[in-house]
Amino acid sequence: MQQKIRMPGMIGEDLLFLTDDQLRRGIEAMFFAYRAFTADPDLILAELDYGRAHHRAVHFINRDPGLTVTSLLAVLGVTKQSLNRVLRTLIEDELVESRVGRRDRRERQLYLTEKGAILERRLSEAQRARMRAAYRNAGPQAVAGFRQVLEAMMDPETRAQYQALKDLPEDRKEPANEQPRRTYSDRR
Amino acid sequence: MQQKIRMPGMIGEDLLFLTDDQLRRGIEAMFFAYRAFTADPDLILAELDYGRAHHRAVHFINRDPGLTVTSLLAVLGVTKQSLNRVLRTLIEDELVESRVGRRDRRERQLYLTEKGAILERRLSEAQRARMRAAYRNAGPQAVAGFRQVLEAMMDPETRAQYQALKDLPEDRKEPANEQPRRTYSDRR
DNA sequence: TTGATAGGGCAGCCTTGTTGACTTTCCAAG
DNA sequence: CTTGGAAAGTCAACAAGGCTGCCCTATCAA
Repeated sequence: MQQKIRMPGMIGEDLLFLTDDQLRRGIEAMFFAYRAFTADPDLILAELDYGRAHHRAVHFINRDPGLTVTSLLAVLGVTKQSLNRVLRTLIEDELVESRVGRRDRRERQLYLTEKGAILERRLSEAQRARMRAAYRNAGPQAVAGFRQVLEAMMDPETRAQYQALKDLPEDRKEPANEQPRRTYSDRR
Repeated sequence: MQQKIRMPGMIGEDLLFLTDDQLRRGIEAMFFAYRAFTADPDLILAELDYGRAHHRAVHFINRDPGLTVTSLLAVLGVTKQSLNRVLRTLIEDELVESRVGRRDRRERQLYLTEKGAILERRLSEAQRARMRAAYRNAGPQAVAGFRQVLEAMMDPETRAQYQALKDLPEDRKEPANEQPRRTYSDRR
C-alpha cells in the first residue's frame, strides 16, 4: 500500500521527521498557512460581496475556459446546487458567461467575461503575491519539497486531476476522451 | 521588506520557479491538499455531529492544556461568540472541562476530559496517518521544504504564535509574562 | 419513442462565521 | 471600600456556503 520509498541515506537511522510531534507541527503549519493563503483574496471578495466559493469558480473557469458545469463540479468537489447558487450570481453580475455546448447542447460551457477576467486577475495576483514572497524566501529546493508533500497528501483521484490539469492552458484542447465527432444532423 | 535571500546558485539565472504558472500550480496544490487534509477527520466528526470547528478547539486544547478562552480565541482567529457556541457543546458533551482560572478567577482554563482526549486521539491519528504517508513518500528533505514554504506564507504574527507554540507540550509552563504570583488573600 | 444525462430551480436544513448590545464576575488601583 | 475595566458569557439576528430531496426541461443516443 505504501508507495516505493526512495530516501537517499536513510536506512532506519533518520526517521525522526516522522515522529508524532513532527507530524503535529506539519498539521498546524497547514492550518495556519491555509488561513493566510485565503486571507488576501477574502479581503477583496468581501468588499464585492462575494465569497471564497466565487473565487474558486472564477479561478478554475479562468484556468480552463469553456469547461462544462459538470467538470467544474468534479474539480471543486461540491454539489450541483451549491455551485449553481454561486454560478448564478456570477452570471447575473456578468463575470461569467454560460454558452450552450458545441459538442452537446445540454452542456453549458463556462467563460469569464472581460469583467470576470479583471476580477480573476485581481484575486489571483493578491494570492500570487503572497505565494511569490514565500517561494522566494524559501528557495527553489524548498518549493519542490512543498509541492511534493502537498501532492503526496492528495487523494489519488484528486492528484490525477491536479496533474492532468498541468498543461492545459495553451490551446484549450478538446477532452482526450471525446467521441469521434458525429455529424450532428440536429433539427432546429 | 523581503527577508535576506539565501539561495545557493541563483544569480538571476534560475528564477523559473517564480513564474506565474509555477505559482498557480502551488495555489492549486494548496487547495487540493487542504481538502484532503481535512477529509479524514471530517468523516469522523460527521458521525458524531461535530464539525471542523470542534476539531480545531479540541486540537489546541490538547496541545496546550489549561489555556484560557482568550488564548484559544487568538490562536483560532475567530470571534468569541463563534468559539463559544462550539465550546458550549463540547462542555455539555463532557469532552472539555472549563475550570476557573487559578491566576485570575475570571478566566476559564480549558482541559480535555478523558472522553475528550479519546476523541482527540482518534481525530489526530486519522490526520496524522495521511500526513505520515505523505511525509514518508516525499522524504525528509521535501518535508523541510514543505514546512519552510508554509511558514513563509503565514502572517508574521501568526508565524510568531506558531513558532512560540513549538516547545510547549512537555511541562505546561506558566505564561512567561505572568505576574509574580500575588498572595491572593481571597475571601470565600 | 424512450431512457439517460446535463443543467437548473425550489425548499429546507446545518455549521460556522459575523455584529451588536448587554450582563456577570472579579481583579486591581485609587 | 469603591469603582473602572477586563474577561467571560449570553441573546438575537444575519449571511455564506455546504448539504439533501424533489422536480422540471432540454437534449442526446439507442
